Amino acid sequence: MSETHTQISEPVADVLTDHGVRPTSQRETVYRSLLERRDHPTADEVFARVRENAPTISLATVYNCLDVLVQHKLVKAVNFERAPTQYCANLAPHAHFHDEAGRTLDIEMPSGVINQLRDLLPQDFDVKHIEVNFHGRAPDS
Amino acid sequence: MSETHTQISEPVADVLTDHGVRPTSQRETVYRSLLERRDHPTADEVFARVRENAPTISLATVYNCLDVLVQHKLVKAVNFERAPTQYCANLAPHAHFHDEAGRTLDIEMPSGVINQLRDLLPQDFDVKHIEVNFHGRAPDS
DNA sequence: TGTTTTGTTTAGAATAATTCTAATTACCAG
DNA sequence: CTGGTAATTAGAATTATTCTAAACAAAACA
Repeated sequence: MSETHTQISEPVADVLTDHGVRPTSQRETVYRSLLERRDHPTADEVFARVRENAPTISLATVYNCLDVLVQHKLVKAVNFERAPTQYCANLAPHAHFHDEAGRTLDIEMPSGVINQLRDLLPQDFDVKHIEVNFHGRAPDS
Repeated sequence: MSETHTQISEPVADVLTDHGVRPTSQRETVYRSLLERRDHPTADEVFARVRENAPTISLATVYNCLDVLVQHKLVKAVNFERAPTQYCANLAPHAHFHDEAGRTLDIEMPSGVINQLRDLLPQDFDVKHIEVNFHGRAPDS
């Protein structure tokens, strides 16, 4: 039993439990890594980061954990063009701006705009999810 | 020289030329297939359709042609989740609704809504492209 | 407390979409 | 015609992701 996987910090574990996710050390580590750095890492990048704390974790587990977190709405999956899926722990409704340099930025989206988008559809459409992606060139950060 | 590739119909060829695309028979065949059936086929589906008229065309060429058409703005590429890229010849600004059954529908998007989205970004952002995807359940077609 | 069942993790193989490579073919310019 | 550039081709390679089967851990039950 490796020490890196056994230590469970209460708050994050509780968040997982509250969302119906069994708080394994791997899920915690993955979730924590997304909370710590609010960029938009790919599964591979999460894998690399998480390995520092949990050197025995596997890539498949990172994918599993990310999937579970997304399914339970603790994390958002961001897809853009043919790029690998990126993950983000920002739960507020927001759009994404994808820089030509590869950066991904969160763009706040007020509920008024979201409602307007929803209103483009007939009433009898059941909308589960709205995704807004901008693509272009952002000024230097 | 195969007969299926040599016959060039004027109108479509002219459209290609006007957009700066050298009108090869393969490009024409691919473009024509998208104009004929206004659904949202994947590259593989285009390949299957196009093979009926042009049995010697290769999948790589279909990808090449689609890329060229997208680059020259004759065709839109639609990406959703981890699904294969879909292509559509509808050039009017529109969003896409992705049914849970796998259907993809065009949703008209008035310029007012597009401008509102654009206004979510600071002025100094140079927006090349805005993508809006809905996901959910549509009533039976 | 042991045992069984269920859920999770793991490593590696498999898959699927796409891109790359190198060779051939088509087209245009001189 | 001839040479050069662009396009096409078949197949190999790549990449992200999913699958598989075995090992493990944790909860439920006897």
